Amino acid sequence: MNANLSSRTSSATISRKRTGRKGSAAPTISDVAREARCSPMTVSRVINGEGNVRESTRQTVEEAIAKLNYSPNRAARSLAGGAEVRIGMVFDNPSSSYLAEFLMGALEEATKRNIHLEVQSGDTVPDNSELIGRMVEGGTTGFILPPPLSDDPSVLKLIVDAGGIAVSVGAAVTGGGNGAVLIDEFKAAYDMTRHVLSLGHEKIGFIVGNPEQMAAGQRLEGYRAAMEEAGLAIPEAFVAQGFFTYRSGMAAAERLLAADPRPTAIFASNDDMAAATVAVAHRLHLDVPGDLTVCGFDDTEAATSIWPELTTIRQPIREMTAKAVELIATIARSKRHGNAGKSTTITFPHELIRRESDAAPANADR
Amino acid sequence: MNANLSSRTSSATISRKRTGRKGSAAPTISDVAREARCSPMTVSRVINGEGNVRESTRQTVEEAIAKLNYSPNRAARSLAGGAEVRIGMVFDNPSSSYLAEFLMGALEEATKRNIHLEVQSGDTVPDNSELIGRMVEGGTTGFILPPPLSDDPSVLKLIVDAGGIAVSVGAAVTGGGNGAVLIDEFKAAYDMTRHVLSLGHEKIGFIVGNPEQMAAGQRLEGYRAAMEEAGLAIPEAFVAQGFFTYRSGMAAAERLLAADPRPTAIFASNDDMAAATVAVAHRLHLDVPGDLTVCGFDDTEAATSIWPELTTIRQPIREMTAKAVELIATIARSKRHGNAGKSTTITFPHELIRRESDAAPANADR
DNA sequence: CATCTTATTGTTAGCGCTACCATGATGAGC
DNA sequence: GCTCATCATGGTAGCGCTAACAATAAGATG
Repeated sequence: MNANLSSRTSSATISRKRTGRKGSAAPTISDVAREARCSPMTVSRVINGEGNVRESTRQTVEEAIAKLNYSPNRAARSLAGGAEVRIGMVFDNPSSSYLAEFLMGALEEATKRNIHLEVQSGDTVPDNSELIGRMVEGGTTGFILPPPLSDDPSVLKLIVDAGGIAVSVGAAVTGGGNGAVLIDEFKAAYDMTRHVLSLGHEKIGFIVGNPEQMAAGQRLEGYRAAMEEAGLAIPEAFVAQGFFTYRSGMAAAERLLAADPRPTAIFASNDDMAAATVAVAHRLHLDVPGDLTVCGFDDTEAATSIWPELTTIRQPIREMTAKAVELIATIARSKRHGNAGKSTTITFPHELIRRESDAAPANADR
Repeated sequence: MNANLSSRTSSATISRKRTGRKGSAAPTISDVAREARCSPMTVSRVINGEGNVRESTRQTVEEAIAKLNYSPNRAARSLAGGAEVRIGMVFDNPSSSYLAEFLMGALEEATKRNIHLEVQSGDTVPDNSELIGRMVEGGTTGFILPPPLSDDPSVLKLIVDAGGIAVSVGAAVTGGGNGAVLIDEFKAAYDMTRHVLSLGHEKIGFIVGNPEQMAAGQRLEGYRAAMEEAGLAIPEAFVAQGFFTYRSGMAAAERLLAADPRPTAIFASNDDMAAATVAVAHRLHLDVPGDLTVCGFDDTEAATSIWPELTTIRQPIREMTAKAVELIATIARSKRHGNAGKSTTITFPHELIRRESDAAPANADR
């Protein structure tokens, strides 16, 4: 085998790190400066995209950077600059699958930018407002807020008033937040409804999410719009209120499936409620998707850990969170330079993931 | 030259307040040194737990640190030391709930210690070995491996051979890994079985996990031991093979519930399979826990997102992962000082979480 | 053409910490 | 007593970068 090879490589790795003093270590800003025949300061300016640098100089420096494959040392940077950026993340309902994606996205971007992440799960502390207040006080630069916190104008206001930066994920900017990263909830729900319609369903039930969250309303509207566009009236019994929890989904599904005529498809506002719907259907000995099509929303783990796996809408949460981190970094920077930033909203594309929980209605009696 | 009096003299004082918006300047190592009447160097030694420091001195310094509430500046530390620690995390089955906890733990500890976290989900790359190899090559200090990767001796060996540090979470050290952080799986399963026995059950079925994972076997043994201790024979039909997935849990539960006599309780090796068991039971119109007690293992999100919520075993994953990060940092340090470390195993306590899926058997005909 | 601006670049001095030596104590051994 | 190890501690010199100011080049003005 490659015993030779591996031992060699290992020693090479070690020696490289141990060399320490000089030599094969990563190039420094001075190396670049030498290469570009200018001072380190000028290089620094180029790196940080500051104004007063002649175009030709900038180019030379950039070439040097590329040639040496230079990347600034984070530790040195924050030591010298004191420009410490700390981003807080406060969770209120740590839905794990969401959280995991959320964290991964933030983590990746944050390490890349030398940003310190401060994680706080809301469970720990009774009052989020108080927690956040204390954090801003303590110097946290900004916050990334996942729903449902991102939906709460008072939280955003609190942060902004205290001098922090607030970026919402999954909800539009409200209360003067500095930015938002989201998907088009309306369009996503509309698309899903269209999909179910295209399978031949007409009796499509809908489980609404927690009315306190903006997304819930938008998803409902998307469903409504698609139904209306298809020329289908929605019986009152086809819309049931839920709260994004499994349990509320069970209750809603029971109500929906007791309707007469019974829906041939149920579109739940999130995966947990869709999973609950599947469970209820099974208890009633209804086959999914044979007798009932069930669709979810969010593509959380629940969607793939049950059987049949759910057709659902996927949000690129990871990318969204990464973007949110970037956004805060950018805002913090321009803030430091005195530029008052205006609020930025970035909309990401969603994706309809088709799995095994949907099918054409059994007796397409029309 | 500083012919100009005003700027130079004040600069020392100014630097102090420059630190932050409102943040009182954090104390530096010199502040501590002054307080403890010694040199910064000595303080540094104390902080890093180095040898040659007289006990009395150490105490004085520690008091000073406590008094000033000092905590070392990470940036400065890594700048000066060059002792960059990067920890890789490779996932193979990103079970979200596990992942989320895992990340939180690692994140907290890593930021505290200025450790760069490199996250890689195994899905992205077909061959984990290759991925890991490349990372070690690239200078990753060590790896934290969650199951099932932590179970794979070849992966651990790969890392160690390449000169990296390997710490397993949730599995014992194998293949020369440098350390492990785990719970006593055997004892946990034993405890759970005892709990079910204490409720009055005797016909207790068990769903085994993926036999490739060490934990699966240990959990089975724990169940066996408790049953044997209670003087109960285990009919062959009471043990069904699963693979830790929802679907495999369904199949296993169906087999178990078809047994005659039927078990009055089923203990599944993880929550997903327990959730599947509940679903199957419901489909058979068995009430949980009225007709059937169901218990899980891991306390993942699945445990609380279904109804009834599962009685299960909780592992302190967050703390465990944090410990794993610490472990790698420690090992890396002693490695740098030339000390060959021996493998360390840390066992964390588990916890039996009682929820709503267990009860005394319906007809305690005994 | 001298003087004042303004754009561009360079210089200096650390940020807070640790590696690396130098120094002082302390005690052992001749 | 004196040399030689062996601690325990201090001093110095950066790590790579950027803030603040200084200096120079390039235009603009009268």
